[in-house]
Amino acid sequence: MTAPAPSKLSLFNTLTRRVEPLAPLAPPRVTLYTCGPTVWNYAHIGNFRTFLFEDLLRRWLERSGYDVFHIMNLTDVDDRTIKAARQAGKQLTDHTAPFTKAFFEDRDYLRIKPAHVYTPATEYMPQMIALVSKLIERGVAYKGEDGSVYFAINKFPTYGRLSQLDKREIKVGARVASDEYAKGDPSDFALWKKADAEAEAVGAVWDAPFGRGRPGWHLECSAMSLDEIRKCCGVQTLDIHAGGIDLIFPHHENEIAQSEGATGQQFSRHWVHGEFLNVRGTKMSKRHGNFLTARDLREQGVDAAAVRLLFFQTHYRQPVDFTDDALEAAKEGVRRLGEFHARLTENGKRETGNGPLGELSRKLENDTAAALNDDLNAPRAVAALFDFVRAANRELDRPQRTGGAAAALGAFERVAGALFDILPTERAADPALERWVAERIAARAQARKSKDFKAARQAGKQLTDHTAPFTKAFFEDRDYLRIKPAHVYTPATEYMPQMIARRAPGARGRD
RNA sequence: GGCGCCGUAGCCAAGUGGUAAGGCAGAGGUCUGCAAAACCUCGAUUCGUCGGUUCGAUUCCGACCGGCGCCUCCA
Repeated sequence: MTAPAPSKLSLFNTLTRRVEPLAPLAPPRVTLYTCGPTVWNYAHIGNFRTFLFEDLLRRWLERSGYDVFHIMNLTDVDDRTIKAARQAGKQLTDHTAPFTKAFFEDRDYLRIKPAHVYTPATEYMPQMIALVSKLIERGVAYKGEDGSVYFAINKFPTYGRLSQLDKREIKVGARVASDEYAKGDPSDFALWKKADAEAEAVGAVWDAPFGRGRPGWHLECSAMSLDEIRKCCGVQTLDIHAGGIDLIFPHHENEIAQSEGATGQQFSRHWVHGEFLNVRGTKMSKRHGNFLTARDLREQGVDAAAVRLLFFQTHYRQPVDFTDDALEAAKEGVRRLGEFHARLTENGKRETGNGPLGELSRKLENDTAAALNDDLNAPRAVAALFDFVRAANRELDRPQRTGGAAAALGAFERVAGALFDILPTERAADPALERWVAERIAARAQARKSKDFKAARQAGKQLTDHTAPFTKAFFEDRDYLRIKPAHVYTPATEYMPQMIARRAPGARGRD
C-alpha cells in the first residue's frame, strides 16, 4: 500500500479518452487543481459527489507516495453570484462570504480534506487582468464592439480538442447569445465583460487597462491555477485538473485556450471528470429543484460515513441515482463496519503476531491498491473491504484463535479509516442536552433534600413532560388487555443515582 | 440535429472474449437464557431487444427500444 512513487495509478484522461498511467511532470510532486463551488448559494450533494471523488483521488495519491499540492477555486464572481447578490440587495462579497463559510462547514462534515490553497476569484484580480493583457498582447484576444474582451478561437488551432468539438455540429436553432454581433466568431467567448448596471450595483467591477468590467467565468481558473503553481513549483503545467463532467465544455475547453494561449505550454497533463448525481434518473440541480444539500443530511442526523460509502460504491465515471433506499443501505453498511471495527479493536489489544488474519490484511491492502490504481475503482476496493470483513469475522468466530488481530486492525483502519473514511462517527453526546438533564436531576434531588416537594415535582415534571402521557396511556392499555399490574414500575428518571453508580467504565451494549 | 453516457438479481452496483464481485433487503440454519451482533447456506442458466463476427459474447460490431447528459457561464 505504501507504493513508492511513481505508482502504477492509471486514470481515464478526457483529453485522450483513454485510461492512461498518471505521469506527473516532476514526481513525486503532483499538482492537482479541482474546480470548486460557485458560492451563490449552498452547494448540493451532487456538487459534493464530485468533491468526494476528488477527495478520494487526493488521498490515494498521497497514500501512493505522491507529494500533492491541491488547489481549489471558489467562484465568487460570475452571473449567478451577481444576480443573487442583487436579489438579496447586498454587495457581492457580503452575499458570498456566508456561503463560502457554509461550504467549508459542509466540507468538514463530509470529511473532505481541505485543499492546500483555496482561491476566491475576487482575490486574484491582478492575475486575471494580467492574463487578459497577455492574451491581447499575443493577438489571441480582442476587444469586441460591445467593449468586452473576447478570446479568438480561430487563433488557437487546437481549440475543441478536449470536448471533441470538431466532431460536433451546432444545433439548428440553438440560442444565439445577445453579444453575438459584437464578436468576430460566434463561438468566441468572453474573457472580460464590460461593466453593466447590475454588476456596478453590487460592486462586481474592477478597473483594467482594457476597460472597467469583470472577469468571464473561465478566466479565474486559468489565472489562479497558473499563479499558484508558478509560486509553489515554478511550472505552468498542472498534473491533474479535475471537475464535473459538465465542465468539459465549455469551461475546461476555454481554460485550455486561455492558459495555453498565454503560456504556450500544455495547461494540464491529465483531465479527470466525475459523473453526475441523479435523482430518479435526472441530474440533481438547483434548476430542477431536486436537490439536497449537505446540511440537509447533517440536520437529518445522517452520518457522513454513509454518504461517503454510498458514493464510493459507484465508480466516479458512472452516474449514481440518489435514493432513500440507497442511503439506508449505506447506513447499514457503515454500521456493520463499525461493529467490526469495535470487535477488531478489542482483539487487537492483545493479539500481535501473524496468522490467517495477517494474510487477510495483506490481501486487503493489495486488492485495494489494485482496484484504485485501475482508474480509481472504488467500488471494487469497497468490495474487497467487505470481503475482508466477512473473512476476518469468520476467523474471529473460531474458538481456537491464531492471532494477527493487531495487524488486521492496522490494515482495516488504513483502508476504511484513513483512506475511505467511512467508519461511523462516534456519536458525541450533546453537551447542552446532557447539561439540561443533569441540572434538572440535581435540582430535584436538592429540593427533595430540603423537603420542598413542590419544587421537586416541578423539576421532575420538566424531565417527563413528554413521556408522562405515554406512561399513562401504557397503563390504560395494560388494563384494557387485563394484564396484571407489576408490583413495581420503575421509571428510569427515578433511578439516576443507581444508574450512575452502576455504570461500569467502558460498558457497551444496547438498551 | 451533433457529441457523449447508460440499461447486469427486489433495490444499489463491479466486471470480463471462456461462462456473472460486493453492499442492502429477503428466506433457512449455527451460536445465544431470549434477543442483538457475527458466521454458514439459498437467489440472475443469465447481463434491454434482435441480428452479426467467433469454437465461444454479458463483454466486439450493427440495428432497434428505453433512460440520461452536454451543445457558451451547470459539479
